[in-house]
Amino acid sequence: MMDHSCFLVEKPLLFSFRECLWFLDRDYDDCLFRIENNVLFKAILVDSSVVLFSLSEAEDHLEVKILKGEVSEKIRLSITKYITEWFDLKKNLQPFYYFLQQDPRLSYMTKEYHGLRLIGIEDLFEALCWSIIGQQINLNFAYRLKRRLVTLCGTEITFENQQYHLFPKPERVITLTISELQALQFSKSKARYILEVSNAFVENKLSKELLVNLSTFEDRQKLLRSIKGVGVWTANYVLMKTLRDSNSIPFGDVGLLKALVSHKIIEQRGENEKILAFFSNFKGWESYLVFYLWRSLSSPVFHNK
DNA sequence: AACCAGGCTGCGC
DNA sequence: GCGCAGCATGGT
Repeated sequence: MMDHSCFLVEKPLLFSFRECLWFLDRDYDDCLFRIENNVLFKAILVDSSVVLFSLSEAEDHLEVKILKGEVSEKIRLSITKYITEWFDLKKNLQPFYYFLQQDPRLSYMTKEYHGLRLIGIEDLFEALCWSIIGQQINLNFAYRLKRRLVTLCGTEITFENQQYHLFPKPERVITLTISELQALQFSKSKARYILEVSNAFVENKLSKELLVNLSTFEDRQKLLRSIKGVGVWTANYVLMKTLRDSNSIPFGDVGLLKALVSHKIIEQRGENEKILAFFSNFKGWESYLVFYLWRSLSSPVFHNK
């Protein structure tokens, strides 16, 4: 009898599981997955039932094991779809690497970060909350805030003495009060923004479906920005991570600016024309470029500059 | 103890 | 439309 709880996912060209894991396993404490010995553990929701799976690298494939939850063809397809979107497996990076090679300041990236994919956030509500949490605070603190919110009102399952969390749904978050969020060390305005976003979802003024059905980047950005607390940075971050708009640049991002300075693309923050001119050489790959520049922040290459 | 952190709103021009 | 103050809150 075959073991249906275990199956393979094909790896595309120009893909490195190690590089992708490296990004997920940076020095931050993310509560929404776990990595151990190069194996990634993740719990997701499929049709309102929780599934826990592990993802690791087999010979020339990725190997998925369903550790908890129903095992069926449908579940396998859902997990495959999730992984494909999470790691952006359908994208052909060739044109991007060609662009990188045209710039002597960046060509090293095609080797150093070879096979790194833009790691996404599939859940729009999670992406919005996460980017609001991350506004204007350091990432360590941001991950701590996220963990507190998830621990307070997200679902969790236990497997072999480990807990796996799922990001809460807007219907649950909206039951919180500003002072409850403040108790988690959210600032008052941040708490308000989180509730604004939850409310937009609950009232169906915003959903991934609504957003996907808008045909232009500008319309999607406009819809996101209609929510108080969502500015250019947040909207573009979400469009990059969830909608995978390839030309989305989270303008003003401090990490991005740092990386642009370190690569001598600008001399200091605020040289917006120079930034636009620079990105104009990467049409259709702007978001990937941003992601690779973020990657460079943790790289020795960055610190040597 | 200042200065910074994956910004945003609201105001004045 | 653009620039800038004021804003919260914890880390280093």
